[in-house]
Amino acid sequence: MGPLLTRIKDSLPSLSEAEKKMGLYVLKQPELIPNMTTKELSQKSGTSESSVVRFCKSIGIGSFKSFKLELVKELAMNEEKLTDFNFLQDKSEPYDIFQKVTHVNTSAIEAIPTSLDRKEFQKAVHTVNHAERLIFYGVGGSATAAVDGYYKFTKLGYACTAHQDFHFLLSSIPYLKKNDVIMAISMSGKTKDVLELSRFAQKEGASVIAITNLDKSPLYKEADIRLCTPIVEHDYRIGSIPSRMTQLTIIDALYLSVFKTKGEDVLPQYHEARNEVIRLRR
Amino acid sequence: MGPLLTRIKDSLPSLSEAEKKMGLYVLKQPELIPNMTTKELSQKSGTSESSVVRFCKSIGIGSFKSFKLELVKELAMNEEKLTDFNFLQDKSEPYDIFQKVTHVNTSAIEAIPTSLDRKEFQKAVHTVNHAERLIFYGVGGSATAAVDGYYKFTKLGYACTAHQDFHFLLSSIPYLKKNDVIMAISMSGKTKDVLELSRFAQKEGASVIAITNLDKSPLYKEADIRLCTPIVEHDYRIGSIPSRMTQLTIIDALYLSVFKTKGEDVLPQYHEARNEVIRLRR
DNA sequence: AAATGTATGAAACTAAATTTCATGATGATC
DNA sequence: GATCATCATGAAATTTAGTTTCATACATTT
Repeated sequence: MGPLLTRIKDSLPSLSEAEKKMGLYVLKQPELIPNMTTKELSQKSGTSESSVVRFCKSIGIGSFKSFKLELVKELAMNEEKLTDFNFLQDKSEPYDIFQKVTHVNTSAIEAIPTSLDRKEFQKAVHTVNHAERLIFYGVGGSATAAVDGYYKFTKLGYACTAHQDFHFLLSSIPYLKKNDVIMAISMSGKTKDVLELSRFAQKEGASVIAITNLDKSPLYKEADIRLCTPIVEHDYRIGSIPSRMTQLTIIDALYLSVFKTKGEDVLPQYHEARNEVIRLRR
Repeated sequence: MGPLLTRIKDSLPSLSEAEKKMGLYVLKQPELIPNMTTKELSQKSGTSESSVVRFCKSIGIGSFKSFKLELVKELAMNEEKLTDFNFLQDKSEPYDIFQKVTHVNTSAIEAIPTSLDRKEFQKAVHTVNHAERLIFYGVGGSATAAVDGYYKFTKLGYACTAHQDFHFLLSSIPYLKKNDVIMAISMSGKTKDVLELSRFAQKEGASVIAITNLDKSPLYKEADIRLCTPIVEHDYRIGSIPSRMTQLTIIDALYLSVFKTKGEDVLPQYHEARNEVIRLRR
């Protein structure tokens, strides 16, 4: 905790009731303050606008604006983030919700290192590097990640598929070679279609890379390589939002790593496609 | 020099006279800015208040207030070079790359408040709330966001479409009603198909909500409602990765806000579908 | 030379921060 | 136990700051 927040904490006992409420609120969610107005803040902390201004003066800062600036400065230095997903219960305005989503998403991404195993990730890069075909399969909320991977790896020259239709995919499995890969994406690791497809593919000799939550699900147990997303606190309102961010980030990292190793080989084609995109804009 | 100041320096040539004066002044004395008002700054830099605000928008930040906050943040941590995309040149291990991606993605999400306008966001929530049909359209890297929105808003009971096929979509446009919405997703705001579809839809009376980078692109100018993503430093290797995260986060926030306002109405259907998903897992 | 477009600052407008002020609570003094 | 002083507090008024609009000027094109 930086000097400003520490100062707030230390001065809590000497503050008046309303100011104490303010102080506690600030300490709880300091990163939300800079984008708030006195009115919002007073409502959130259960005080009045005047008390907000008075609070700033009490902790030795002349105005609310300066307080915000100081806070940003402080928060910029210590990059600590909170991880509390409980806040959607209150009656929030659209912009509050937006701020919370921002927060939930960044927290989730930052939590990935706690679940993603380094060696598994390296194995995944290596395997994809030597693959020819990639099949991305995810249903429901995980379809987004599948589409994204499909797009990215196509850009790198892979023969990719990402299709919603289970039977369609099934019929392509027997043609997979030893080096080919199924990217099985499922948060729960229990989705039946994803499991069936993976098993079938393994029987035919392909590798299954799973992007799934870190727990002992069937997909987790059966996959050849496990890229685990952190289990984030769950609330039906938030649903799969943060999970999907973590799936995507893992795919991003995989993509860049493969890009890097393929490196010079794909650059000409990559730029060619890119220039064509720009040309077609006009 | 941090990413923000670098960005200002780099964009100097493309700025107008008044804006250039502003930029030079800011570069000369960046640490003075946060405690200045638009009026002071306009006098010091020999321009007008309006030009100050315009300058902020031109460098991709939605308001003068946000600009100040960003500047403070940057000045506070000029030691760390966080948005440095050159890492892909050195010999990074896969896991390093993963860590950088994590960082790039979280930074991008955290930058959204600098570009997303509060009021526009509220307008978007309101408009979607009163819509019946939603068409999500994005090509290339923006297709991911379109798919994601498609999935999310379908869960809320909207008649949604998200399709890659331009002609297919075209044929559905004439059936749009006054309250219907096109969500036009394009980072550059110049994608031809997206523009054409939006124009056609507007002619037919539907509203266009654009999710696009904050700059003076055609889509930005023509959209009815603009949800702007921040301009993040660009490197062809990273490509659209962080932009797509910001698009998705904006859609997440929109979804949750609409969910919240629809609230109780959709809960039964929502849970019904959800339980069925769980049942089908076994 | 007319027409179109772009840039600009003055002024109107809107939003946010700050101050003032009335009220009610607490506690000290007679 | 009544009276007065003090303090904390939030509602409302005021002031200040930020943003948008609009008319004008200037440049560019046809």
